[in-house]
Amino acid sequence: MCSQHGYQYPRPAVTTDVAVFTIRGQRLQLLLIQRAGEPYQNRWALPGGFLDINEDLEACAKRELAEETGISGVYLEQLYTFGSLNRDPRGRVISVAYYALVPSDRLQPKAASDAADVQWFALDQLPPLAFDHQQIAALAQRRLAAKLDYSTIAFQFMPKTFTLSELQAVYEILINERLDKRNFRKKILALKEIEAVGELRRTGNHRPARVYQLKNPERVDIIK
Amino acid sequence: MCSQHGYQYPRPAVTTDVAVFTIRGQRLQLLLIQRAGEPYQNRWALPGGFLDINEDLEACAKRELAEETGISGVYLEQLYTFGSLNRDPRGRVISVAYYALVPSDRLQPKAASDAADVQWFALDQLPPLAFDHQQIAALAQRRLAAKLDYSTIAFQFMPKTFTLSELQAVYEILINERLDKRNFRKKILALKEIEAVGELRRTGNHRPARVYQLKNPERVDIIK
DNA sequence: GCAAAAGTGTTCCAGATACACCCATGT
DNA sequence: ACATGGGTGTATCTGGAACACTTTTGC
Repeated sequence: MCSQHGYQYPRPAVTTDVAVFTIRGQRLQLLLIQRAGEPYQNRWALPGGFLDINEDLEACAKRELAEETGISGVYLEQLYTFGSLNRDPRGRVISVAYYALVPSDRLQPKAASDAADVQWFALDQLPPLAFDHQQIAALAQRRLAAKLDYSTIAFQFMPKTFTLSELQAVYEILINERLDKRNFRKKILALKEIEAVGELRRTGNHRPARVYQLKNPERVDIIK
Repeated sequence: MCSQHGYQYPRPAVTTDVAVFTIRGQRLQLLLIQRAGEPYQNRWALPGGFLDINEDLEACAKRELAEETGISGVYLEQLYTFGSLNRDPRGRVISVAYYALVPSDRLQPKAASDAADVQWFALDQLPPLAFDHQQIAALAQRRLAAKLDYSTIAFQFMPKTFTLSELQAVYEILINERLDKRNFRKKILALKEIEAVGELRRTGNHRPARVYQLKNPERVDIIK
C-alpha cells in the first residue's frame, strides 16, 4: 500500500484535532473528550483523529467532531499544523489543528464512538491534556483573541437571534473587561453586519430588548 | 513499513512547500524552481519536497529550500496546510506551506539537486505553476500584505544595515503607494525597533544618510 | 412606585495625516 | 553653483474613549 503512489519512503500519519470553544456560564470554555483507548487512556484531549486517505482535511475535522461530540455545522477554521517528532508515542504523527466556535445555545455535546466522555472546561481550569494538545489549545486561544478585534468572529458565538446586550456580554467575556454600552452599540451597528429582526425579547421586569440577527450568518469579515 | 507504528491504514504523503519573497528591481518577487522530473516536468513550482520521517516540518522546509535554491538563514513562517484530494497526480499528498522573506542583498539563488533552474519572478508576471502552487503563492501574498500593518515583518526584507529611505522604498513597493517621508520616519522610529549604527552612507552627489540596524534582527513583533 | 435592564448624543483626546524648507554632498 | 536625495516640526483632522439620563417593563 505504501508504494501505491510511486513514493515509497515511510510516511507519517496525519490527524486533525479541533479546539472547540463556546461561551458558557460567563466563561470561555473548551470542549474536551476523555480518551477511551491508548495512548493516554482516560486523559482529556481535543476531539480529532486520523485522516482517511480519500478525505479532505476540513472534512476530517468535521467528521471527527461529529463522531466524537455530536457537534456539526459550526464555524471551523484551520489553525496550525503540528509535527514535532515526538508529539505522539505511536510514532510520527502530523496533526493539522483547527478551531471551532459553537453558539451558546447549541452546546449539548454527547459522547460517542471512541470517546469515553465529553465535557466543557473553563480555559483557566483545564485538566492535563494528551499529546501536545495543551499547546494547540493555547495557540487557538491566542488566535481567537487576535481575531476578535479585526474580524467579526465573535458573532459566531451567537445564536440565530440575539440582543445587543447579549452580544456585549460575549465580547466582555472574551476580552475580559467591561465595555461602555453606548460606544459598543455604535461600533457594532456601524459594522452593518447585523439587522433588527423586528421583534422584542422580554426577559424579566424591565424594558424588552430589540432582537437582531446576522445578515450573513456563515461569514466572518475582516474589519479595520 | 506502513504498519510500523500500529496504525495500518494507508497514509498520505507529506510535503512542505515554501513561497520565498524578496524585493528586487522595485518589485516584490517570488522565487520559483523549474521542475527537473515528473510530474509537471519543466513547469515552475515553489521549492519544496517530501518530509523525511525523522524530520521536523520546519526543518524540512529549510532543507528543501537550501537544497533547491541555496538559500538559508531567512525568516520563515508556516502559512497553511493544503490537502485537497487531487492536488498532486502522484496520489494523496498533504503540503504544509511556508513563506519566507529574503533580504534584498542575499538573493543569488543557485539551482541545485532536483531543480533544473531557479529564478525570481515579479508577482504580476508569474508563469503557470505546478500543482496548486498558484493558490499557495496567492495566499502567501495576502498573508504578507496583512502582516505589514500590524507587525514588523517588512524589516525582514532589509539587509543588516540600511537607511530610512531604503526602508521607506521597501514599504512603498509592498503597499504600492507613496508615503510621506516625515510621517514615515516618525512612525518607524516610534517603534523603537531600529537604532542608528553611527555611520553614514554616501551614495551619490547628495547628503549622506544615517545607517540603521534592527535591534532584534531575528524577531518580528506585533505592533498595534 | 420601584427595581432592573434597554436605549440614546455629545465632548474630549490622542494618534494619524497633510504639508515645505534647509542640509550635506559630488560634479 | 547647482542638482540630488537626506533630514526635520507644526497644524489639522478623525476615530476612539469617556460620560448620564430617560424609557419600558414586571412585580
